Amino acid sequence: MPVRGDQLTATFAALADPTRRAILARLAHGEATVGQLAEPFDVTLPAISKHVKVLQKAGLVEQTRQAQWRSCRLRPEPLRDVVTWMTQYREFLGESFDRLDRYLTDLQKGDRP
Amino acid sequence: MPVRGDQLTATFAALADPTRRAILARLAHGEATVGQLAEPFDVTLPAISKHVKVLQKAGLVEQTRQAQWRSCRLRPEPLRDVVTWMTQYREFLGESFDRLDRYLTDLQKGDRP
DNA sequence: CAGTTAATTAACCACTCTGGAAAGTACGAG
DNA sequence: CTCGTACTTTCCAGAGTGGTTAATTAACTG
Repeated sequence: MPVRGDQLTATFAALADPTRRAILARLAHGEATVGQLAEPFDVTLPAISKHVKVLQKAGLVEQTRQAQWRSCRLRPEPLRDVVTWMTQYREFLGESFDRLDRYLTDLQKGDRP
Repeated sequence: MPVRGDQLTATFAALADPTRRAILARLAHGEATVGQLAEPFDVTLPAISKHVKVLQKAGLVEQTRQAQWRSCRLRPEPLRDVVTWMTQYREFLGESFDRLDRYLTDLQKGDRP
């Protein structure tokens, strides 16, 4: 019954690729066409197209069509599912801070990464 | 800037498997041998052994040897790296991320050793 | 010593994933 | 309708994954 579990698997699998994470980072700054997403990378357009498809199936990216361009936009839900999944390790993560606590504290003071 | 790009890839790849996530959930409750980890699953011991090896390479699990038993323990660092990586999507995630963020920050303020 | 237990390694099989090249699709312009 | 643009899909090779069984290593036990 947990279709949600499969969703998590698809999300983690999608994130387990540096090119796809870079695509997501690019989309965090705004929408982009597949061609624009491909520019920074040293791979062919079909390869990027396939990466986008993987991200789409994981629900991380939404594609809207206008003329012959496909505009890609980041969807937050799967990342929220990851956060939800991680909450079961909250206490464990809290046991021994060294880096994250400082990072998050700096974030609260107003610094941006 | 990524903490350890390859490390993050290995972590996400390790998490992209339901059996391995179940092993982690089991280890969140305490140490266990490979045999104990294998019990709930309908797969052979070698299969679990390989899963543990993947988790080890991702730094999520530490194995200590005592006699003929290998005791497995959860390591928090890679999960913290995931949280750190996710902070770049803070604005997309909104409340759900802020809740985890706040929890970790509050924990730091309250748990002064 | 041989035997048992715990776990890994080896060998193998069936997929799946990622890449490139090439062909196909869809739309707008002329 | 034809051409160019912007992808997507198909096909293929090579690498990797997840599972099996069988063999191997390692440590304790009688």
